[in-house]
Amino acid sequence: MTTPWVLHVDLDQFIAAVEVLRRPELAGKPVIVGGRGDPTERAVVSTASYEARAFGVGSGMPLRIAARKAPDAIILPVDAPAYTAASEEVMATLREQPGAVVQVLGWDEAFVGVQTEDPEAFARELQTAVLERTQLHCSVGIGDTLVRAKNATDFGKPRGTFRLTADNWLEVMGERPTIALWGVGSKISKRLAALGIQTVDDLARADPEILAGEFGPKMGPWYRQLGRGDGSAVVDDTPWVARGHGRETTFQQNIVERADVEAAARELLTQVLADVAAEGRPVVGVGLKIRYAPFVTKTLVHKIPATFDRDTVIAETMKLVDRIEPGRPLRLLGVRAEMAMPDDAREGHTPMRGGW
DNA sequence: TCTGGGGTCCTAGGACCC
DNA sequence: TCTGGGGTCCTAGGACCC
Repeated sequence: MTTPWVLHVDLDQFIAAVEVLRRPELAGKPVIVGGRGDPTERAVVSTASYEARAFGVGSGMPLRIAARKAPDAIILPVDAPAYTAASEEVMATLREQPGAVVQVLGWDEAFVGVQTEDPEAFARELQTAVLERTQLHCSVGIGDTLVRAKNATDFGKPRGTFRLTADNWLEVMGERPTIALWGVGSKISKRLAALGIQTVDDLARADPEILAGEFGPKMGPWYRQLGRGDGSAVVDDTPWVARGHGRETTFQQNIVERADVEAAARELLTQVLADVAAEGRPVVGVGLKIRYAPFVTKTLVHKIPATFDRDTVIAETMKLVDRIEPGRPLRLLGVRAEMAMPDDAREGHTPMRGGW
């Protein structure tokens, strides 16, 4: 007899760790990776090493602020191909483990489904295998659902394991604020607080009708489920298929001139079309993301008849570009193409956002 | 303090049809 | 002349994740 378990594998300070492997002299020093590595530019921190975090630097923080908080930190540019390569090695290692079903969530994390009587032992085997193959350390959350495994990982960091099941979920998580939950961010936690729901325990016991009234028929019940840690325990290894591809840039100086806007749109579109062409699926929609200075975001989208023709996609996108307000300073421009989905593409099995 | 870039999914509201 | 209710499709906006 064996029991199905969900493991959530999360690499410790992944990006910073990959950089330290290439440059061993950085070990033990505050390292910040973000943007082009220039703290005078508009950019944010992708990852900070534990030494940099001690100065209060965290991911998502403007690079400029991070440099002020940790003046002696080494600031490096983001090198996506290097992290992709390291990530692929990690994921390959996970897939090699006997009985493991692997669902990749991002560069540095994955769910692993396995049948075992000793999930901690299996977790340690994973950690050892990943370390031997890649020299990278990871933490492993163990759970009886995806949500519990995911939330367990934090308690295992760094380099450890932690188990969260129906038996200890409320004991461990109950007193924590709702924002600690994966899927509850600052906006939702504030709206929950306005309903008198402060903690995970409050959310687990909340009236489903009230939640549905506030958040809708799908998200309302989903938040309550999150509070209880319930939900799917199925790790799905069917390959992920992108709905679309997009590129965006934040201009270091806001742009205004129509010619500059169009040139920026065309450049982004070239990259998007290259990504789309690599997929071999027709484009069925185009979109624009516009951020007017200082920080007003708009989106424009437009469905189109399925096409492989670049000129059509360009023309349709330019129709949207024509709707950008002339003379209004532009801080960010994004271009996106939606593709037709194959019939056998993976269906999201929870309302969770972000790729699974 | 001042907010990147890659994504996904949900909701509301309007248009349109029967 | 004034008008229901259900369904679907589309766009815009919002929220979240890594």
